[in-house]
Amino acid sequence: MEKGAATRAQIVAAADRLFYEHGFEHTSFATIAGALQISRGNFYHHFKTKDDILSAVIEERLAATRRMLQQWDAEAPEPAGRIRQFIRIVLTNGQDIQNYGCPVGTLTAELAKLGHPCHRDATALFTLFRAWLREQFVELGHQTDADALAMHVLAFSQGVATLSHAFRDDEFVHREVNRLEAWLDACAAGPAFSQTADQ
Amino acid sequence: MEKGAATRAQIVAAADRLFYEHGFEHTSFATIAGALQISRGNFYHHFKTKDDILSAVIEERLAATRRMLQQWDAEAPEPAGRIRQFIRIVLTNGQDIQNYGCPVGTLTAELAKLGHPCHRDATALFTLFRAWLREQFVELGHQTDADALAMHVLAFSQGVATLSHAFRDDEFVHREVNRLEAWLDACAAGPAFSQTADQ
DNA sequence: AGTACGCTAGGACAGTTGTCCTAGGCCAGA
DNA sequence: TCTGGCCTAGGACAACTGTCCTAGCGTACT
Repeated sequence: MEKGAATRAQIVAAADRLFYEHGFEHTSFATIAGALQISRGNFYHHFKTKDDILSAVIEERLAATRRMLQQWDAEAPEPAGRIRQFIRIVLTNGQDIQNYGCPVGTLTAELAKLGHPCHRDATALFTLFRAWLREQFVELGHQTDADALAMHVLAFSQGVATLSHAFRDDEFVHREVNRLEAWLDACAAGPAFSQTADQ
Repeated sequence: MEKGAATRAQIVAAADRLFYEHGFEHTSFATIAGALQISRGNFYHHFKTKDDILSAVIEERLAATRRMLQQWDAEAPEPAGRIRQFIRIVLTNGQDIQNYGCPVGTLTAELAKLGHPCHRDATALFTLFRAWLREQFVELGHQTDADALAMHVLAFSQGVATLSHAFRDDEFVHREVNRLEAWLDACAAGPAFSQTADQ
């Protein structure tokens, strides 16, 4: 049982990475099996279908995201600092994003195109960030437009990730991060000012 | 020859749409053939490989994009008005973007994950918009930071498209369009002001 | 009227996919 | 030492993929 759970976790970890790097559909059982040097038929004991692996991967990503957000809550005492950590993800994970794009955005887009039932679960990853960002903006004093501001930050990260992936331009990413951090400073200065700060 | 060119164009048009709606890899010869009610073996006469179809689709998209940009040049006399038309794409093609995302962004991302040789050609679609936007900003008087501003507008469109696709939120799209149009107005007011306008 | 050729339909082909079965290896408990 | 059950390897299976071949249709030109 101990060993079984370990290989199961290995399968999920390998699938997670391969789905990210090469896409869900393009990643076959054979690819995962080859990466782990495990028999192809062995999968059936741990996962009945490929979709089951995808579900497990998404669940793991949800859990990992929750852990990360909790850590941010613990590390940064103020909401502005927390939002800043999110903004800087495109720098922190810069290499991966340049090579493979945003793991959330690309997976959601792919599953939507496939008409895959797990699409909803993948969108929940977005919702996790959205709700967390909204909370931070509420704490910042933006009760009324907290969700709109959260969506704006989310859109920033998606836009930057997509173009960073397409053009592999480090300077661009830094420029946009600086821009949004300045915008965030204006936001933090007060709700009244923020209405015009971003225009 | 006349008829041959017509069916060839039909194949490209159907493939273009299907690649957009369901992705390149997920779209098979059988799918395209079924959509056109054409024999599967018939493809070989027009395209040697599936990649050839993809190349033709990208070429067609490049040509269509060039036509659209030329039309914008003709329609709007001032650069600010032209940039505005680009910004409003996310409204003009709002329904498609909500359902399938940005045709450029999603194709580029997919081909990158597949390690497909046509990835460079797909990126050229981005470059087309980038260069055109840059020209407009130069005409607006932003010689030094024209490319940075072009990339900013491009990032906006990708971010909005991705989230519009994920959440299907019309209000969000309108909000972000208004926000960037206000930013554009500040940009058009003069290069000196634009440095702080977006902060 | 005859012929050459662009165009099409249908199917063959090998390779790969996800799914599933079965036989055997391993290790804990009796 | 024997036994039961978790775990694994290897392969079978039908369905599907992209690729390719061949026979026949239709239509323009001689």
